[in-house]
Amino acid sequence: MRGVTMGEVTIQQVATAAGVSPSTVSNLLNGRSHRMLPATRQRIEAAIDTLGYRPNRAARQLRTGRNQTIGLVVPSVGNPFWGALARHLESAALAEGYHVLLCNSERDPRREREYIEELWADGVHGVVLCSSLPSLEHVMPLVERGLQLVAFDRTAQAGDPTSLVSISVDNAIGSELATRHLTDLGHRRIAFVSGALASINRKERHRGFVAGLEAAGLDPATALLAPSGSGGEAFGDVEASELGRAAAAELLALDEPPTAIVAINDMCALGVCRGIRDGGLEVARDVSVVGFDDIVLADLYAPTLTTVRQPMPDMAGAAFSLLRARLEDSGSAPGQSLLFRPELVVRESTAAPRS
Amino acid sequence: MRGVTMGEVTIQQVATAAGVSPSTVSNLLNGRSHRMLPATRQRIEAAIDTLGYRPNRAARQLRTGRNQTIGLVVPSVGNPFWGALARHLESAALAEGYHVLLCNSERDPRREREYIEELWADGVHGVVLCSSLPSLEHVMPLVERGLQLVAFDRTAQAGDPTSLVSISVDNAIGSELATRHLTDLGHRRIAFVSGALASINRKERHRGFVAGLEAAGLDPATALLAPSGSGGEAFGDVEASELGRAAAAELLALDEPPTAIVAINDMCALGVCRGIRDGGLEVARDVSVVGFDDIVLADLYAPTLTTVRQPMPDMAGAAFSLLRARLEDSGSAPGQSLLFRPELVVRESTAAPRS
DNA sequence: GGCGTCTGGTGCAACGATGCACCGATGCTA
DNA sequence: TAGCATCGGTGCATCGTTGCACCAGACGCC
Repeated sequence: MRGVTMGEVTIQQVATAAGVSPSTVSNLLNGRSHRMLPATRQRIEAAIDTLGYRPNRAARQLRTGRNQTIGLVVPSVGNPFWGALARHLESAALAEGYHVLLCNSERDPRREREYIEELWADGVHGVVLCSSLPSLEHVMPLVERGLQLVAFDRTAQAGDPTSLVSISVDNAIGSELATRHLTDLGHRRIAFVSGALASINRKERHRGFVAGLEAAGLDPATALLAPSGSGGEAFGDVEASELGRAAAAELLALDEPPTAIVAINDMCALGVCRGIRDGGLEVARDVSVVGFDDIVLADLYAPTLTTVRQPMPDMAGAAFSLLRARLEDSGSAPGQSLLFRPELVVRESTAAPRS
Repeated sequence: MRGVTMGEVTIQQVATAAGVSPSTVSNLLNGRSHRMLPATRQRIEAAIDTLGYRPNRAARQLRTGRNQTIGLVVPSVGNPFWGALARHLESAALAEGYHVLLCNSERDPRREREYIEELWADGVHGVVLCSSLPSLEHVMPLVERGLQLVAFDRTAQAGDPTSLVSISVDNAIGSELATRHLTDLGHRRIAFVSGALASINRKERHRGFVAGLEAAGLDPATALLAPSGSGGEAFGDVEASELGRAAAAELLALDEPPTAIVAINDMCALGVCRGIRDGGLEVARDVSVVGFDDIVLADLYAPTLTTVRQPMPDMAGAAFSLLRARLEDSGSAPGQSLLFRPELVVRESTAAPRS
């Protein structure tokens, strides 16, 4: 059992207690236990146990240059989607004795870059990066120095570093599933609500939307995009719902408003729903809405939200284990991308258009 | 400007470049710059800048035993309320050069304890703890060794360590505000929906509920409590909504169902709303619902949720700065508690009862 | 001119863990 | 019995930073 006192026992004390040298304890601690008699090994283990010894991570890191911490850079954990990622990633990390340093970029590229430099300077060699930027150029110098990067929610791009691991749901397929669901219900005027199509996954989702329309014989050129200024600036996550709300208002004011809306994500979809209600209409009955992500709240909302689910626990688990693998057997593994299959979850926010 | 290479420049190299000894650089770095000529100081600063020097945190921590990292232990960042705390706390920390290690206890006391021990062993001396446990006994040994603890969302208790800082909204007042709002609207049969009243803040909120009833001349003894098994087990955060949903079903099946419901928090309230709709009724028109927390979604929901707001940015900022103060001027400051004033936010989910 | 006092700066021994290079004893082979 | 592995284990320099103890030189004072 662990002793009452703990926290400042050193390897030297353990060595003394077990009647060996610190080197031998270190050997045991670092998987070289075959270099000693079983009896010695047991004595050391007993000493570790009774003293409640825990290796000092700072000392270990100073010596080896490695540590058991990974960085997580997300736009904002205030957003339930990223909150869910943080939760599952941290769980996976904990199971292997790793810790997670949390960084909220607030979608600021400068801040994102500074975070990563800071993490590197802190000795963090592995980072799960949820970047909204299409290019990873700004972190290339660190990658070249050995930083292991897993890009999450972002499909691989031509210019990416070769060692990069990308993890994402197949956004195009997801969006197409959502769109086809609407066309199957009989919708013909369908709008796509998004902020600027600046990030990879927004572009992909838009591509799936277009594909879905085409599959139903609709002309994508006539499809609606909102908000109208969306060629322009990006938007933060917290404001996604605001954006959806405004976009809905804009769309409903049209002469021929859409009968269905595909939103870039669930937060945005919730905003759209709110906007529809603002306009005195009812979701599903008057306008169908599909989201993307399947955050917890999708199933709580009124009406419950039809959406495209990302298998978050699996994705987070994969992110961690791929990162860890690269961290531990240093470097050799090549880059790869993992595209998870999205799943359409049909709930109450979609229905056939009113005749 | 910072050099292209960075990450492995040492204090020794800076010293050489500036023509001084490492000690002098260290003196500058640690606020002893008055012990040198202004000219020397400038030479060192220039060297730091051109070399892109960053102190090695591991070495620094090994030497001083301190570091610039705080721990955040929350039930689950998957819950938007904790997500918001994590976000704001991390922001405040970043501004002062601190990092945040994220820990999800999943409301498991064992895990909570292990996390804190782990953090301590890692050299983390300050932790913001969001514990659901009424007693902090399990972390007392570490506190005695110097761990600085800020309890968040938990009011101070008699048995708490004297050095403890507690930060919370005034739960009793908040709940009373919510309840009085309902009685002011004319409600007489009001239910309280919560999991087991195991944690401090649940008890407090219940107390406020009772006080609100009494203020309106109602007999608290006749008030409804749901779910009926709520003397029993605790519940996780993710399941709060499930609990609300089930509780609503149970309440509506009564011979004389309540006309209004006070939920223990927003997630639970959303579940209650869902349960009301399950039963074919309409929130506000048939049953009023008040939540607690004012998470982002409260204002997006349909109907928008009347709730009690916790001033999260202020609370998170206070949590960080109190923790930091204690971390930096070691130990002398006594414990204190900070009770933030909650604010009732009236939205659509509450209305006068139907005659 | 001897003594004390600043000023501006340096020397050095830690902090705790690591792992390479080494070592004495024993066993095996020729 | 010389020659050489193998086994079980140890010595020691090292990682980068810190801050106490110290020091040489300039200055002031009686």
